[in-house]
Amino acid sequence: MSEIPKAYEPQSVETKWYDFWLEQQCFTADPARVSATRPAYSIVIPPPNVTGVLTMGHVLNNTIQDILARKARMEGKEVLWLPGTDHAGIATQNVVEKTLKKAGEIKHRDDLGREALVAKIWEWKEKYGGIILKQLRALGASCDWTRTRFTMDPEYSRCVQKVFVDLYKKGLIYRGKRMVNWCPASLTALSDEEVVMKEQKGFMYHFRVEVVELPGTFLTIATTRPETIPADTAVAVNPNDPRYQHLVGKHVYRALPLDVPKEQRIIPIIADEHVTFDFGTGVLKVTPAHDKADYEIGLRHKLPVIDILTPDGKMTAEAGVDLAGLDRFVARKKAHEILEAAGALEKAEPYTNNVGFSERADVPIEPRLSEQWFLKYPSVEESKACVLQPGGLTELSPGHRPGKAAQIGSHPEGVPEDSATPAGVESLSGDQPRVLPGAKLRQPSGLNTKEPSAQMRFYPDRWAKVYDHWLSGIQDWCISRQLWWGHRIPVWIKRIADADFTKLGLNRADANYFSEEFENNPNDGGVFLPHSFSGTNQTSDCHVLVAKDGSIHSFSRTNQISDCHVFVAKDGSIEVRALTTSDKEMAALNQMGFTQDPDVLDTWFSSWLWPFATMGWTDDKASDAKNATLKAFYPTTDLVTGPDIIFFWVARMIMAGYEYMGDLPFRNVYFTGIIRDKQGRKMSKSLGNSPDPLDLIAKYGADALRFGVMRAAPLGQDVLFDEQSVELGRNFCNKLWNACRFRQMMGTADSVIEGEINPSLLTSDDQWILLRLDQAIREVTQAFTEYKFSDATATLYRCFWGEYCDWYVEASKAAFHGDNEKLKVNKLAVIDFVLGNLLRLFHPFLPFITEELWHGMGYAQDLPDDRGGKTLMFATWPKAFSEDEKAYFGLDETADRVAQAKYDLVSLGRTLRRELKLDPAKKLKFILKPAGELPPAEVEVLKLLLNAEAVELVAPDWTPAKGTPSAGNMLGELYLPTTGLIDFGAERARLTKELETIRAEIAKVETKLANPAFAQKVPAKVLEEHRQRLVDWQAKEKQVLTGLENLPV
RNA sequence: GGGCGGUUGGCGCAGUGGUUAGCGCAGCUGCUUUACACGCAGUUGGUCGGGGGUUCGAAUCCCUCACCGCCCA
Repeated sequence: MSEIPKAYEPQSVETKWYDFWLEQQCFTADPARVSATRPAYSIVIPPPNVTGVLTMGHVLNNTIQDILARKARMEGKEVLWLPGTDHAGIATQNVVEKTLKKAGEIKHRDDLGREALVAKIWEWKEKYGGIILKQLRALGASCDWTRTRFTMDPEYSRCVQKVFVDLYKKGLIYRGKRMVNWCPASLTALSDEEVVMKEQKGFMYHFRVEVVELPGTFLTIATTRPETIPADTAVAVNPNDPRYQHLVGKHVYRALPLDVPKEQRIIPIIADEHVTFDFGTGVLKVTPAHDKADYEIGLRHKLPVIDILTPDGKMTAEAGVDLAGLDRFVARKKAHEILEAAGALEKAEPYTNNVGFSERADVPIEPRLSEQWFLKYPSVEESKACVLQPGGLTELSPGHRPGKAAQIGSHPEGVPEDSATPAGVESLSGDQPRVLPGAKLRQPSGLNTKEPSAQMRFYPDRWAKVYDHWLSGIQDWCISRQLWWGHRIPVWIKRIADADFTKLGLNRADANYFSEEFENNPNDGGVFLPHSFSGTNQTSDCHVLVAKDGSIHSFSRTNQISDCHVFVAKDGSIEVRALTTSDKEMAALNQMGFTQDPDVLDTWFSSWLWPFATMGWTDDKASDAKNATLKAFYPTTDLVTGPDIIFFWVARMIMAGYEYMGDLPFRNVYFTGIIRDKQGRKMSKSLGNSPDPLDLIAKYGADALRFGVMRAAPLGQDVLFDEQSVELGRNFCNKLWNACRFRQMMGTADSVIEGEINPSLLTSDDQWILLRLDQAIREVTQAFTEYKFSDATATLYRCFWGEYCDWYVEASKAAFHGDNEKLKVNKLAVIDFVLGNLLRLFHPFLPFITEELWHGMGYAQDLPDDRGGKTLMFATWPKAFSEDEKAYFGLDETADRVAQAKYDLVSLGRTLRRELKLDPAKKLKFILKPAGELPPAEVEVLKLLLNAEAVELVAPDWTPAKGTPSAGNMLGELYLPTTGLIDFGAERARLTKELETIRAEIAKVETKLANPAFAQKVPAKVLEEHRQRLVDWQAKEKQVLTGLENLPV
């Protein structure tokens, strides 16, 4: 390192060390190394979208993960940071479809067909997918790349299928017709997460309807969607609304469609709490088929459902001849015209409201009744109980029992058989599908051999409340998507003719029984309730023997098809539903004329298994028990993610963790803020306000970006990002670089690295910096336990720059310029000690530059390979001094105070000089009258820091010449003898102002002390502090007065 | 409508009952002082959103209002 460049050049350094770490397999986790003395530490990456590229949000999130992982390695833990991507069903399919359309290869996906399109998507994925993982390397991410996973990997897909089949068998998955977010462009159901709210300008239409029982009486209704009037099946008012109370129970004539006779358009006026008095006119049109809230009202009042929209958003015949066939937005205008022409329209005023848009297709979504697969969430109670609520209380909402998790742990085999209701099922509300008759009691299917970790913490903990609240009112999860890219639902269906019915050994009575069940289901509308049966009674182990020609012969206990359920539809036809995860069975089913359900599963249905499916979980007890990775690294330690997916991902992972591993998936969840620009706007592609992190890395270096982002990101708060933060990071790296360069320059004379610090040679400066370092180690370590990374960077910044560089290094120059060789060598030892510790403290934040300096400074020498010899990554995390060590080095308050007073005196001297407007280039002579003993070495330091020609010591009885400016503190009085014409005005003004402040403070303290209530009630310690404060202020007052007196008139 | 978060010098943030409310950035004034101008030294800015209360003492605790943001309905 003899010819170190003046400025740090990150590019070559970064690639060099990243390659080195990879070559040396520093990121590779080995479960075999885990032991009592080497605990495991693990994080699974929140899998980015496979089509994604690195954004500032990823930088924030992954830097935090890397910092945690690197810190854990330095603490001697076996670290697994598991990377990967998710297949992002709709996003990826859209990207590829668009690409193909743009290239003119297809006009519509049907041109290719399912298999060919999926093949194209795979092709695309292999070529372009997962770019983001490569980009993470530039950031320094220390992921175990050998374990990179993708949610559509064959093993992973098998996990998804198994979980589906398992939950189905438990009676938690059913097919039903429910309200979903429907995308009329992509023709699929969407999760709430894929719907973005956008402000949209439209109109609020006020129209009149006549009350049937009171001819000539009209009600005015306000709506933004007049085209849905033909689907209204009631109008609702608030039961407490005096304006309308008397009308409840009467009826109105629906305004549309006009081609239907009036008598057929009569709908009831109902009372419902949901209606707000002052929204619109207080009268709500209820459209159960096309509005979520209205659907709920419809259920409460048993209203009929009229669907007037086709899947692609066009009006059906039921909307009436005027509207039929029109696009929904064209129909809106048309409905407006019709109402106006009929004289029913009162007004149409401009109105802005929030409308849900399909994130990918960018069209307004339709709340729509649609037949989909739904999941009743498993392990809800455990998931609720495990998250520690703010203030440490677990109890928050009624109905949940703390300690449930521990209870389950006490039964390693799962819930005891005699338990009255199986956990995870008992919370089913009455109107939901019941447990399959004969379904097995819930047993966690995974390892479940260790004690579950009772509690999970959220950082910041307020998110725990949000989590709990959501979990208290969850609705069933719509898990099917009408897409081609994703995990296809592992259900095969065959409808069989009535003639075959008897071959099943069933009779009509059975059919009626099941039909009745079906009729009673409040979700009526085509739901097939899951029921299975065998020849004798209902059991989940129903097996159907199907002949090669597809006809069904009889039940049997052969294993030809593992899970098969028979449904009787409303029309009496029979549906045989088979579920399997076996390739062989799938082939057999296909041969027998079964067809697989065309839908794929919601991407979250695969990512909720991420913490264990990525670790090779199979749901096979024997093989999972032998899985060393799962055993060592599950549950994971930390999860770092955004609060926006707390429901979609975090909560579901917790449920899956309990359901399949019998334990929570992670112990701590850190929720990052959202990255915004400096105006506070969310960073987005469309705004163009998001810098490309790779550009920033190229310009400033990865360390600079990491440090800048971490410094700007306090826990629990959004991050206002500004390129200036990165610039600051760059400056910081450069400072670190040059501080080390200075050390090298001072050391080359002897080229001796004397490792040992000799306590007898320590000066107050040495002791001071060792104490400051000690403090920094404590603070940074503490910040880590609270996940306060910006606090940690603030401490590092202060300690390294404000304390080490600004004061210690400057002071040390006095020794290096002197001729005491022993003192110099000892100072080098202190410097090496401090820098060595600082580099280690910095490493998680600045992995590249610290590794370069670690080796360049020779700190890696003489260390064992696994303790920092090979790489700083495995050097031990710094420890604060013990009391013995402090005593050994003489680190006490006195040493600290002397140095502090010295630096304070230097500041006073510098200010004095500055205020007197003395030539800054000229070296001046200072006179010091010390208050006590002051060793020559200390005086040398004062001289250097004051940039003085000399600091002359004088005896206590020395008096300055009249008019000598001075300043002082506990260390002594400092005089600045001046010659020539000098402007004392500024200094006089400054001291006068200071005197004012001091006297005000004295008055304040005196008043306080004079208050009898104060002296009586305050703790003795506080009283003593105040008395001391008064003494200190009075001393200061005296000093300032002396200074003023010394100024010439 | 319900819930959560925020409001501290020009900007971004610390600071959960006890010194003169801190820090960084920006600003201002100087300085090519042989580690660093990606730097050094000095320095100007705040009655802590408004009001009320509790207390010997409030940025900090309570009530209330206002404004901003997010989530849920």
